[in-house]
Amino acid sequence: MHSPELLKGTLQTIVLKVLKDHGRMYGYEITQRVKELSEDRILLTEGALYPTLHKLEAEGMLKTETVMLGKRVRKYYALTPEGRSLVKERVSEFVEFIRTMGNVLQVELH
Amino acid sequence: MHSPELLKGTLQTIVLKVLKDHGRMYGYEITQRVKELSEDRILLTEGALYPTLHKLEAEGMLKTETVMLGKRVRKYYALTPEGRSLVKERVSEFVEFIRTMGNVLQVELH
DNA sequence: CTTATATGCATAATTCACTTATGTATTAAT
DNA sequence: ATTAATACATAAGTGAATTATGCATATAAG
Repeated sequence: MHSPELLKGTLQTIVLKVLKDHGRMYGYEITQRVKELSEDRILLTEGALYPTLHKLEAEGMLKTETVMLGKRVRKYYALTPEGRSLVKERVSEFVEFIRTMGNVLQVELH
Repeated sequence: MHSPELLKGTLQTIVLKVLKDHGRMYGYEITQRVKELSEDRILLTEGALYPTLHKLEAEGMLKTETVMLGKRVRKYYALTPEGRSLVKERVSEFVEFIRTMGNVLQVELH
């Protein structure tokens, strides 16, 4: 990603929305999905992703299910009803932010 | 502003673009212009604005002119040629970021 | 066959752009 | 007279991120 500064504050929004669109997912899968959707421009780091997932779980926005794959562990995350509300909030907040920035920067976005 | 986290990394872009569109401006004037353009949603704090202006000046992106208004000081900032290049870069970087986020979040931005 | 890469989770240490707090000073309004 | 607005500046503190580290299995390459 060119300018990682811009990404700040968007991590929760990204994780929540991807989970909403894709259903249950595990951490590594989320990083790969975001990489794919962003055409390699957004590479989530583990140091940011896992603490965010844990925090959202602690707040009751996500529920987890741990699955053993042979000897490997995989932890699936899915939205709770409260999480589903939060996604809507976060996404519209982001859209609102973009609209405001469009006005300030006087640029057409699409 | 609702979520100040999203604003991170946009300060330089905002300052540079507003200066490009308006010509020479002083610090306080920039805060007021941004407040106006954003309909009170983006309120630049002095603790962030002045260090940013100083940094951009030190990097040769801005040139200054200090004017005395009776006993008051006013410091005008204007883009240098290098600053003019930087604005284009920063703005297209932001537009690119928005496009990417639109793909990841699967939202239409106007 | 052993080495690198990919998969998979987790957390501690560090960074750095920002907010908050503080300071100085003039002018206009109530 | 006191408050709010104008106008600049910088130091201290915060917090979400990056970087670094650790553990462990699976697979491809050489």
